[in-house]
This record gives sequence, structure tokens and C-alpha cells, in this order.
Amino acid sequence: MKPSTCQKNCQNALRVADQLCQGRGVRLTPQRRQVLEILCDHHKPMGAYDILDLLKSELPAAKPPTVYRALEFLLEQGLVHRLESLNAYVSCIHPEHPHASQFLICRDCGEVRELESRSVDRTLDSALKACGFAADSQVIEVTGRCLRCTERDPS
Amino acid sequence: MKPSTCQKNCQNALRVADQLCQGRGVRLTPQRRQVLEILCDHHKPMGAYDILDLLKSELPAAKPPTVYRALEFLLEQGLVHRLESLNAYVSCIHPEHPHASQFLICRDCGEVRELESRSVDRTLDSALKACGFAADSQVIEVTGRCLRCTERDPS
DNA sequence: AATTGTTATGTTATCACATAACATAACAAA
DNA sequence: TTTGTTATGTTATGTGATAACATAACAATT
Repeated sequence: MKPSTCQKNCQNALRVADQLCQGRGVRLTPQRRQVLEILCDHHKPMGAYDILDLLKSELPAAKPPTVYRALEFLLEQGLVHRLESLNAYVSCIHPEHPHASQFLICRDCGEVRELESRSVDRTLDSALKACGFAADSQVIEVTGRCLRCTERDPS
Repeated sequence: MKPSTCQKNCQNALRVADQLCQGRGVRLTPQRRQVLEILCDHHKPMGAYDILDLLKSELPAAKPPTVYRALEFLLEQGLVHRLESLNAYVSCIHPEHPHASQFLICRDCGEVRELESRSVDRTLDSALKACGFAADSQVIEVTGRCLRCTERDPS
């Protein structure tokens, strides 16, 4: 994807976020929007303190709680995801519909892809049902090499 | 499970660990064994510093690296698992054969169960294959309420 | 038994991630 | 304009993990 296209996607993602929040009657304040923008611009997993460093260039008074509060809001609204195995955060590709999170994390290029496999979802659900476990959240994170990196350097 | 039975299982788990390590030509040193014993005794997710506190009663000089080194070894040998969504560690039920980790974590009683669903495994594998992703590790962690807790208090 | 390479442990300091607690400010509804 | 609520500012600290370097234990030789 060309930089210009990516820029465009980011702008678009922010517009979608604006609309979603407006529709839900919640406030995407400037700080929250800035944090989301940072995550959208990179679209790589970023640690809270990485975000903080970038945020400081726009908001020098920013401190850890500033970032964590924004992240808390964005997570609640499904606009970003948390990657448990990296202690990191990434913006959501399509926040307009909720989905169980399934992530493929490339250890070479750092790209994070959302798998969204309905069949994985269904299979896991039925396994949970079979043993009487009432799930309220699930984490699926696979680390490895993405197709592009494998093709670039098949080793 | 009665305490006596649990005790027995713990002793058994340690013996199995001894044998596995001997067979592999690696050393289950006293420190490593003590950490494993602590995890087996509880068989709940425990943080590294929880383990450290208990370890100190036997080994007062223990410090964070003491625990983390033991955990590193035990993880390598498949004797314990790390729960990414809790930053915690738990002893493995059957270390004798390797398996992709799939955990059910009860938020009420804290029990951790290994799901080991072959169908989930297969479904995920084929989804990964379909998009050309070469996995080298995977995390599946489901948080919710176990059957026992649901039956005890259906709310 | 002495040498030597390797693996394990001891020790200090510090990094990285996250939140508690309390004060102030902005907002929105009456 | 008051009042309740939500958001932000600020300080400090809690929690999880590792870097870096020194020493000790072990195991395989000669």
C-alpha cells in the first residue's frame, strides 16, 4: 500500500470513529482522537509509552495516565485492540461491527492482521459450550511470519 | 479433588518432571524444582513476584532474576505455561507431550483449565494456511466462568 | 587431581508497563 | 447559575521483567 493510500485510510478511519462516537453519544475528545490518530498512522503494535512519546510532541504535558485513559476509552469503543502477548495496542481495521479478536502478528515486519475467521470462532464456541464454560472475553494471538515476509526471504 | 489427592498429584508431577529432564539431559536444579513445586502446589495462575515471596521462605536470598530464570527454564521444557492475559504462570498438567496451549480461565475461582481441543487446533491451522501465515507460537486464552462456578451461583 | 569450557546462580540497578489517588476543569442538563 | 457528571492534570507508586556483570558449580577432559 502506497503512503498516500495509507494516509487516506487513516483519515477515513478517523472520520468513521467520529461518526461512531457521535452516534453512540460518547465524546471523542481531542486527546482521544490524537491517540487514535497515532495508532492509525502507524498501524503497528505500539506500547503505551511509545504513544506517549509521540503524543508529547503535540501535548507536552501528557503523562502516562493521559495515554492510558485515552486507550481505555478507545478499547471500550472497539476503536483499538490490545495485544496481550506484546503489551501493545493497535488500531482496529473495522470498528463499525464488533468482532472477536483474532490476530496474526508478524515477527519480522511487525504487521498485525485481524484474522476474523468465522470457522475458528464457531469451533471455539462449540468447544466452550461442550465443557460448560461461559466465556466473556477471548484472546487469540498467533505470532509468526506473514506471507509477504516469507516470500521476500524464504528461510 | 481432596487435598490429599492434590498433594499426591503434585508429588507425581514433580517426579514426572524429574524424569523428563533426566531423559532430555537438562538439569532440574533445586531452585528450578522449588519454583515448579510452588506452581504445582497451587495450580492457579501466579505472578512472578507471588512465586518470589513463597520462594523466599525456602531461599531467603532469592531475587527477581532467580524466579525469572527458573521460569524461563520451565517454560522451555514445557513444564509450565505463561498466561499472557494475566502476566502469570501456571504448571502444566501433562508436560510429557507437547501441545498448543488453549486456556480457559475462570474469573471467579481462578481455576485454569487446558482445553486441548484438536478441532480448534485444526480449524486455526487451516485458517492460517489459507492466508499463508507461518505460525511459530499461538496464544488462546478464554476468560469467563467455569461450569462449577456457574452452577454454584447462576447469575 | 588440575584444567578448562559451560551452565547456573548471586547481585545491583534499571527498564517497561500500569494504576491509585486526589485536585481541577470542562461540559451538559435543569 | 447551580449542580451533577465526565474529562483532564498531577504526583506518586505499584507491578512485571531484564540488562549487565561477578561468582560459583558442574562435567568432561587430560
